Amino acid sequence: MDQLTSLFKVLSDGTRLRVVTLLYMEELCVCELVGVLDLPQPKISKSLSKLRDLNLVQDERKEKFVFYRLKRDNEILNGIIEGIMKNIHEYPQLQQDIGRLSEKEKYLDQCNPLSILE
Amino acid sequence: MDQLTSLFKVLSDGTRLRVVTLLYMEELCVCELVGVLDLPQPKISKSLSKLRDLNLVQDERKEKFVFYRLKRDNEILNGIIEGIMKNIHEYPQLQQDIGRLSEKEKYLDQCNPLSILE
DNA sequence: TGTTCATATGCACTTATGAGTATATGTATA
DNA sequence: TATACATATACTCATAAGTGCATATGAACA
Repeated sequence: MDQLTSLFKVLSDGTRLRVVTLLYMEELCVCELVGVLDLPQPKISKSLSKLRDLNLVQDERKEKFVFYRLKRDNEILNGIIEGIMKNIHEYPQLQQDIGRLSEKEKYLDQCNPLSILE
Repeated sequence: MDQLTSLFKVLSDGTRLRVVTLLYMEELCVCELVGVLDLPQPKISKSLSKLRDLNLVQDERKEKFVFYRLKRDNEILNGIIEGIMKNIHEYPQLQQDIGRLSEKEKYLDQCNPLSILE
């Protein structure tokens, strides 16, 4: 039962739920998530860390970036996300996040926002 | 999205998850839940209160007792519980709770444990 | 090998949450 | 209408969890 309550606890945070939703769509690196969600990098990293603790995501380094993808072996989680997707229009924030996925290339190149200032 | 995170938060507590699981099986009054789950009455009442806040349960007084039943209009919650039930053997605590439902009559009559001492 | 940069972690602070106990509420019944 | 009893709420305490910021880590590359 602890597996269940831990799963629900990790999903009970808005940021983590947004991250999970995006990773359900496609594999993404940290800076893409930071860009798409427009949130501080440590916040994203901590969210990913908790998801990793529960073995819900898998990370893989590719050159400079660490990519995360959602593991698909948790039936309960799969069901939940499918339920969300089926009625995604009820969750404008999540829907908008998914929409912004199309701009993700924008963030891979300009991962460090300071580089824009130079 | 807050509706989702609130739902997950309320399910992230073991007691509340046990209560929800039992109410999914059948309508129950507070003292039956106390008896079957063998937990302090205020703890059960508080769990029910949070579930009521989210409109997940409905209460109805019948004579001396207040009965709670699970509302079935939350698709996400329905999906979650069905997912749990499908693999109930993975959650021995919940399975055992359901098993103890057959003894629930024992608790309706002896709702107040002090009466046993007299 | 030193520097850059993407990512992770640590820390201080504030707020949220659960546990346990005591007590309040309110209905039913004597 | 007074009492009993089922249920709800209040209060205190300890702990957990999220936030923001600073800094550490560690791989890539010059």
